[in-house]
Amino acid sequence: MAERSRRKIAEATISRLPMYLRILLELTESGVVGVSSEKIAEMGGINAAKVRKDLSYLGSYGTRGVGYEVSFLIFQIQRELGVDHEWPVVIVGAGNLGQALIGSGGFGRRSYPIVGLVDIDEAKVGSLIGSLRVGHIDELPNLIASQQVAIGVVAVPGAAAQMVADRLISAGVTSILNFAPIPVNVPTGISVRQVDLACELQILSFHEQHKKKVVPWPQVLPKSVSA
Amino acid sequence: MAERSRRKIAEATISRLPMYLRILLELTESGVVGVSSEKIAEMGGINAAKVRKDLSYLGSYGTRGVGYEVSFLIFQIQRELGVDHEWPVVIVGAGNLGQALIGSGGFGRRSYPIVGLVDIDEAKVGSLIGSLRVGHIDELPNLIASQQVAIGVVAVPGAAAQMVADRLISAGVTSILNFAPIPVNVPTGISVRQVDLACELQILSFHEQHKKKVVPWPQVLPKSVSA
DNA sequence: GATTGTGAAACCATTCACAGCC
DNA sequence: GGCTGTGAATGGTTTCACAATC
Repeated sequence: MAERSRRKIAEATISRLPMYLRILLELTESGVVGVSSEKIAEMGGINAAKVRKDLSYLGSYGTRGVGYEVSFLIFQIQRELGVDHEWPVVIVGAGNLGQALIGSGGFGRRSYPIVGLVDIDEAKVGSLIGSLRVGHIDELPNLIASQQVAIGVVAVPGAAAQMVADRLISAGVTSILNFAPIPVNVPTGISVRQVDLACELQILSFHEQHKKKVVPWPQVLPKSVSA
Repeated sequence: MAERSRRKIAEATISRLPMYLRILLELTESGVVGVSSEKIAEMGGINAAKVRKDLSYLGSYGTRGVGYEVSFLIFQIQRELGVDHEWPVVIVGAGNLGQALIGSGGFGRRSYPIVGLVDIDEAKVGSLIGSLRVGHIDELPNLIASQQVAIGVVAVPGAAAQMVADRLISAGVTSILNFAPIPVNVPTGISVRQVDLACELQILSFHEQHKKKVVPWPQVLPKSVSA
């Protein structure tokens, strides 16, 4: 039944949707058409009941006795995550990290086309990285307005992070993904996700030390706000 | 009192320890000596009661009416995370991502010295990245044995990830941090953390779409196992 | 007066177990 | 027979609220 499904998807479920999506995309690339909750659970390292509960929040899209249709699930999850249309992204910082993000190809392939790459270093401006021309940071307002960019990625050294975030916000982005090691402050209404690459290492060394099955999910600054 | 403290720290708490550590290190660099749970909560975007409960798991290290001593807390958290000694790390893949990880400086400064960087590409072997010489992937067994490396970082394209993980494991590492977009399979006893850089973007676009204060922590493959 | 530490209450997430359906 | 969907049971986490302490 589940009409216009109860807009009450558990937060924990939402945080797992990207994982399901990754798994399903992988399956589809291998030509798999149908899948059971058991299989998804195994690939994700979690338990099948959880998978079924999670997916049931999206609606009753499985077939009892059979399983789920991969492509349909992909569509539903993408819609829920807002990935049924593209979210153009601007990256600030054309150093190794910026280049790695572009080179990984993971963004564009997943509906996050990188429509701009800017740097403050005049020497880099104008050069090509992949098929992208490096722009100057002063071009941000134009870029963001003309391409309807909502999300900015900060890939600069810590010292410059706050300045870059400020410029992104005044140019109009409303979400920021920050790879710099220093968290940035933002006004109410803007959401930030702080990515801490070393944080994962800390959890791993905890695991090494205690030699226990203690591998919880990582924390992340939930510094965001309602409209 | 909390003698040899109850080894029963909640998993959710453990996952937040890296965040507290980052905040405290930042404070200490600004010359701050004492801090209240309120201040930490504000910097972390969470609530003060949670901070106090979390920190109380480590022992009663605060002073009522005053607050916490930053440096002492840092010491205790580092000990709990196993960061009171160094965890040498090997990075496989000298591409942009490998270089970005080295260049960020975040690893070494936080007790994760990068003691080796290897690649399969003969053309890269021998070149210098920062102060590190790129070695050949065949040197892994030596490197890992001689430097007591427990953690390996996979920073290669997806197609090579499984092969690299296998070689790391047979060379002796027991934890793997995987930046490749494809999850890797590992035998029982080895723990893996899958890092998905695009996952954060997905959560951000969810936020953009629903314009709600829904910013949960990200999921991560908890594919790990007891000894 | 300020702030911690912590039971108890409220809340949320996971797991169980089985009815319902193919 | 096999697998989903879900209410009910369980277990874990967050928040409240206040006594204890400086």
